[in-house]
Amino acid sequence: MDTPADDRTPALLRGRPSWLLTHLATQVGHVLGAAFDAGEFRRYHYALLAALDEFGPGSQATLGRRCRIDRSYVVEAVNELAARGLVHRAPDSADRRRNVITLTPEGRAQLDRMSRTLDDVQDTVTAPLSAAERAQLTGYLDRMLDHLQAQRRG
Amino acid sequence: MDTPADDRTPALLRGRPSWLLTHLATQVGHVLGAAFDAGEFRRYHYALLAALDEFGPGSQATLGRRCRIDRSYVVEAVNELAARGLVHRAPDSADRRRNVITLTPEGRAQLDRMSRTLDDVQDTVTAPLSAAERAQLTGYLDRMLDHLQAQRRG
DNA sequence: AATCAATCGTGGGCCCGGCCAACAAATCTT
DNA sequence: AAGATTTGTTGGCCGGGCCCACGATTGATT
Repeated sequence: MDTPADDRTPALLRGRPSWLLTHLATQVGHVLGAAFDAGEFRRYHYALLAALDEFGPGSQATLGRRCRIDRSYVVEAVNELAARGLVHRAPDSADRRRNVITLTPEGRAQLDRMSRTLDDVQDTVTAPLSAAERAQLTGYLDRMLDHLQAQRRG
Repeated sequence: MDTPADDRTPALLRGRPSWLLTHLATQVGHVLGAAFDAGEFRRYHYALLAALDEFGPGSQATLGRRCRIDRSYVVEAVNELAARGLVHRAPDSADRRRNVITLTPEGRAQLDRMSRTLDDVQDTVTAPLSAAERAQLTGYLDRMLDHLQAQRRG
């Protein structure tokens, strides 16, 4: 403690959304990681289960596009999910390049369980915000994400 | 295009701040990377220059704490900054464990240049938001970051 | 029908960023 | 004087995003 207030963040950083977003994301990553480590899961697993639950069975490529996960990692994640019986993998008879991934009842139950712990995470993360502010925040983030993704494609 | 709307993101993900934040952060990372790659810089370089500009010279450990960068990486980043003459590194005569890092005039000029490109990045990222909404957003993010950091320490 | 392009699953690798371990030198504590 | 703490530095680990290459299969072009 030589310099006064050793951990003050420069205003040039703290005032910029880009810096706030990236650093907040890593902090959120810690909370997420802690919540998931308990059940030996990663975010990918939840994302895949959620996609299967909402849109029904699909090929690995489709799943990856929906969850914005690289095909390579879908392979690995589906392996792990199938090994736990949360998901069923079968070759597609109509298009023999594809595997059809299906959510099993156990997977559905697991999804619900994870959703609950994820809700807790949201509460931890957005604790200092009122309900109205949280809604505003998610709206802003959603619009920004859409915009950036559209821009990257165009 | 077998399943309708192949790239629809599950609501269980898109509705959660944690998912929005992490994915938005990676998108922002791309924009940041593109903006910095042109000048052969990383975010760390900017952070360190900003801290030096706002709080004056300091030891590497202090700089790391301010910018929330690991000591290990401060070493590397200061090496690169010093090699370009943007920063001056000298042993501290008062405490011979430490190096005193000082911002050079060239470093100051570089900081200004980078600040301008960073402002452009902010505009790209927050494009779909009005000025009032941007202010709200940074406020929310700031509060959440403070809260999470305090919680992690406690 | 034959050929070329596109898609799928799979495996491999690269890079970035955050985190931690260790260690010698120096300083602070008692 | 002895032990704990800080600092700079090197090295490594892990998660996650991204890209490439390959064989197999399907779709489009002519």
